[in-house]
Amino acid sequence: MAATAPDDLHDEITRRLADRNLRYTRSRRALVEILASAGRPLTLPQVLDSDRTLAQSSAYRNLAEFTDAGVTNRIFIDEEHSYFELAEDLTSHHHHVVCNSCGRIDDFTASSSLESELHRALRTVSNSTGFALTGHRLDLVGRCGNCITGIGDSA
Amino acid sequence: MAATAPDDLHDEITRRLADRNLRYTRSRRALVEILASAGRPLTLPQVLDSDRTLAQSSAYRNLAEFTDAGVTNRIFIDEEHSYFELAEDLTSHHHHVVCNSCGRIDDFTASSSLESELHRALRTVSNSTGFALTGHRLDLVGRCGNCITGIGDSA
DNA sequence: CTCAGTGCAAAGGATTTGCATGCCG
DNA sequence: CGGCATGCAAATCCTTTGCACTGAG
Repeated sequence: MAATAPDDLHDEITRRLADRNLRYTRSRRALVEILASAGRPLTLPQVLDSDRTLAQSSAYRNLAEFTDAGVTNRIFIDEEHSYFELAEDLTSHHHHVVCNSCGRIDDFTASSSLESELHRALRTVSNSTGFALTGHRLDLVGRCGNCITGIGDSA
Repeated sequence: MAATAPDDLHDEITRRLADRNLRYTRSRRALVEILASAGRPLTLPQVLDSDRTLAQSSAYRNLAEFTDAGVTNRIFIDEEHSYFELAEDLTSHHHHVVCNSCGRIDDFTASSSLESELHRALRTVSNSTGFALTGHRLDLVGRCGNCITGIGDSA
């Protein structure tokens, strides 16, 4: 699911951080490992739960630096938390499936026909409004299997 | 741009509020008028700027009640604020154009071919994951005409 | 040594809530 | 009168920031 092989991933991140005089330290690498192995966007609490040695403020600070350096994206879906994921050019272009009930977000990849139709349509809107398009976001919203069968909600 | 005629709009809202023992008061009507005439999602400060007689806490409270009653939607796009708009079934299905520079959000309607392709693709994802789809969200992200020509940012 | 990184505690800021008062039916 | 609505002020909660300390080169 990654466009970048594991080793290249760390090399590339090292490079992007170095460009900004940032070091790829143990805790920063831990953040990357957590996000990479999750394969879906995580909230800060979820990140911290994955590695109890991480300090909250440093995690927030590092994720902010990552986002500036193009290593991660920050996503706003609900009021509770923001979500963090590896930057798309380190993984691959994808969209999100959002469960309204438990808040879980998963990745999904759209068919290439949908993507090309999307691009075509978006370019049209862009042209007619003088808008310089840099990207798009597509979310599927509903209720996940767990929440349906559980007749309730749980993470 | 509205699927509901102005008068019907207020009637329908009155009904939805009445179902929850809520009154359609002057300030609530003012909120609706502001959102309806904006034709795009607004932040709370933008709403308050449109009518200085509105109290912040009441506006937040009423928009929360509106959202529960299916009269408005609340949208999360950036860290600064949430955005509010009339519920889609009171206007019409649409998507958003988001300017990264000034934060402005505008509505746009996708072509019916794109929408049907979207639906088809989303249904496929839904089927393969046991996810009960209730809606989708599509945002165009970039830089708006104003911010481009202004070589800077402004609201 | 120098400068970036870390973590604790405090601050910040959008949003929510408590509470006393106002108003409609 | 009874119950919803309102607005001020205080409280919340996620996130950011200040600061002193640690660590890598």
